[in-house]
Amino acid sequence: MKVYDHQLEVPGLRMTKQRKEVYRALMENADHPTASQLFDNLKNSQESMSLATVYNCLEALVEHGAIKQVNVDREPTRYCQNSAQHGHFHDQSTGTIHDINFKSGINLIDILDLPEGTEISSLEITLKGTLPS
Amino acid sequence: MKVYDHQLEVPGLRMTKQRKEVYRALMENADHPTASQLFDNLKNSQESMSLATVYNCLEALVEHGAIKQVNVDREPTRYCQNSAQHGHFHDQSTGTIHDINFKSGINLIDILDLPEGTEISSLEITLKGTLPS
DNA sequence: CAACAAACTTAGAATAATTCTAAAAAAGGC
DNA sequence: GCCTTTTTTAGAATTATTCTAAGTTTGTTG
Ligand SMILES: [Mn+2]
Ligand SMILES: [Mn+2]
Ligand SMILES: [Zn+2]
Ligand SMILES: [Zn+2]
Repeated sequence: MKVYDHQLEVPGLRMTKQRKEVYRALMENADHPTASQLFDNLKNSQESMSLATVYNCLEALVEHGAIKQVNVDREPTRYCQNSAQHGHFHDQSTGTIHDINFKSGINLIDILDLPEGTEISSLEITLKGTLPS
Repeated sequence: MKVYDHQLEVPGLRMTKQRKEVYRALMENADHPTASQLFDNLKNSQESMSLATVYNCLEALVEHGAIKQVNVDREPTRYCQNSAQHGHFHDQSTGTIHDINFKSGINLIDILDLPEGTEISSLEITLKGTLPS
């Protein structure tokens, strides 16, 4: 899958060469890579950059809502190209992470017992187990 | 709140002095402490022990389902005395973590779009935001 | 009980993901 | 082109956690 430049814009974020490359590398890698996996991917590419920059770019993209961070236990943080609301499934037999969507017409907040007036800024849902083979 | 020894048993786990003390310290501390906070609490107590042992004991208790681990982003892992299924709310204005229960009669799995035959071994749900003052 | 093996604890060293530092480079407005 | 701000960078620093290897405790067996 090719990703074209004009799709690599993020409202309110200056898209430097490096940020574009990191964003593109993530968009072309659906399997929730770590920062250093992305760094390795980029090493062999035109636009190589330092690991610190990969971290900086990912942080900027996360802050602007373009991508998501995924943490499973204390494993290295992984990054997700899917900016829509969704959950994650960590397949313990392969180590892979898969996106999970919520069934339509359901608002997750409605099933939680929260005090009146709670302000929610983010919601994360992560499962572990094995997928059917 | 005092916690008596006979409540500090965990099926299938040999309860050494150290494991009992770590378990008790967590039971007496409702605010999801870190390993090193528990270590500090225990330093001033009868049964002091090494930080490695606190980690070892917590790991054993987690593996046996007596307590839960809570990870929020990359912050130090926190431990939860509540072994029942529940979620967590991270209050960003205070840094505290609160337990969240699901409304009764609702099965969280039912609202997720999972492939037929998926085996789930754990489910985590974590919110961030602010609670009403 | 004494001997033994297995499980546990320990202090300190090692690890590794991430962040920090401070200097160079790039961007963009005027 | 000049100036200010932002970004990138290499490498050092940080720090939560794990590892190591030696000592201790526990439970078992003869
Ligand atoms: Mn990869
Ligand atoms: Mn505490
Ligand atoms: Zn995802
Ligand atoms: Zn909890």
